[in-house]
Amino acid sequence: MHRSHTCGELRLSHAGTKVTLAGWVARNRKMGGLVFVDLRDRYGITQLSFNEAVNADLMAAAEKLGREFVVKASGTVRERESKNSAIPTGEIEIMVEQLEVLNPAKTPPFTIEDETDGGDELRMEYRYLDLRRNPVRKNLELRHNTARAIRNYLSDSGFLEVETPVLIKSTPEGARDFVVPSRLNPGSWYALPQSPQTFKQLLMVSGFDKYFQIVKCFRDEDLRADRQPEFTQVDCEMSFVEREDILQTFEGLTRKLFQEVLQTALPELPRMTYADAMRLYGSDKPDVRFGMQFCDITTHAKGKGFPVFDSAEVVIAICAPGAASFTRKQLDELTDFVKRPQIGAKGLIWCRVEADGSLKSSVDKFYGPEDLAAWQQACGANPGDLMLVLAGGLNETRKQMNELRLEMGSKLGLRNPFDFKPLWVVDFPLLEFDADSGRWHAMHH
RNA sequence: GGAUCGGUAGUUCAGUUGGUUAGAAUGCCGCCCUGUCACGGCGGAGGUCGCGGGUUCGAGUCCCGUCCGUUCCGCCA
Repeated sequence: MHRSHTCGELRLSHAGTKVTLAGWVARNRKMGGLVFVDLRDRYGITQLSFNEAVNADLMAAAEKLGREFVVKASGTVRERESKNSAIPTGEIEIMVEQLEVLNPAKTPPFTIEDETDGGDELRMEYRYLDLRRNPVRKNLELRHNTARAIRNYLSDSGFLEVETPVLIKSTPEGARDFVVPSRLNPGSWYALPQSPQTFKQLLMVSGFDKYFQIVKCFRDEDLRADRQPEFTQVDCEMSFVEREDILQTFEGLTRKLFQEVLQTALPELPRMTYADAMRLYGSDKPDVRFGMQFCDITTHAKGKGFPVFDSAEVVIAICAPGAASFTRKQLDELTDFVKRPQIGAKGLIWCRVEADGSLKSSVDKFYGPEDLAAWQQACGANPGDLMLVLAGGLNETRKQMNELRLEMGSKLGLRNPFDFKPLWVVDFPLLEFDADSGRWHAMHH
């Protein structure tokens, strides 16, 4: 072995021990007759120490170590004169007696730090450098821990893990297939699976009543920020079960995963019908970490002579707590937000509940105090709150208000990524109407 | 396929109405520094402003084209 310990494990209790470490030079600090080198590996950082008064040649060699040099250092663990409480190895350092450069390195094009200065493209070009960064390493560890927890849970629950073929015959699933030319049959192609759907059905028919697989899927469609042509999914199937069995099995998996991987105890998952999700949040995957549920104020808004509302199928409001302080500029920005082509609203109506309880709206011309009070009551708005109103066709308005609600949630800091509130959305319809083709299609879920 | 924003030092970015020698931070190099840990101090090097064409006395800046990338739509679920 080239090393006796990793760069993450030495502590004060090792003081006096002769050790050999190997790793990458993260940083090199010279201070007069002293040189400190931070040596990094997957497990952590350990400080190497050199002293001109002890060994001038060795210090001169250490001084020349550049970032990302791969080195092997032997020496004695000792207590630091000034300690660093920020890292686990901060109480000790290695007084180096032997130093070997295993491989020098060119200066990296970006910094190997948690907050790197490199852009995406550059980091991908030098992937082997990017992979040395803590956040990237932690992502891989997260995947590993997740996959292991899934395997353990499903295996313990009687599921059989089965690998299925990757070079397969094309099956119609909607997306474009990735294809691989066949050498033995010129002019013919294999397809890569969009999902192991047909194989899992084969397994069910064959009596493998509980199957799972952590499997790559391939879909030859254009990318999005959160969508790649190649991705991994947990594929799973059960025979002779009904809905409650499936909910129990995967609720158990979800809670186990959060507990084991993130040390987060989830309560029993709440359930919401698809109809409620669409009515209250305008989305089949509602973010329930914050309120601002939709309020249907159609009956209060129509028939007062405001053409936009009078001609609308539905008038929906949300109440943003504490947002009455939004400036005119901020309200204009929200209007621009909902009018973007991706969202497609025609405009945005707002109504403030002032601190003294009076109401001020962008449609005061059409709605008197008692009309707006009806809105306020329907929304449960309190002084200091801001009501935002969209109107139009039912489906479009829900979709637009969903976007606005999420935007407001973000603006008000109500969407902490480490706040987890999963839920079941149940009772999905089997079919949905597609306006473009004028036909009913299977739901895409 | 469409729309959008971007491309300036190794890197991340700024660059005003078109006007002298294109700046900052960080990184890099040199010198100083015996307890640093984002060490510090002083100095230095580093640019075909993506590419091609045009307008102009003059283009990083305006126009056209093109390449590369971002985000969104289409697409996918």
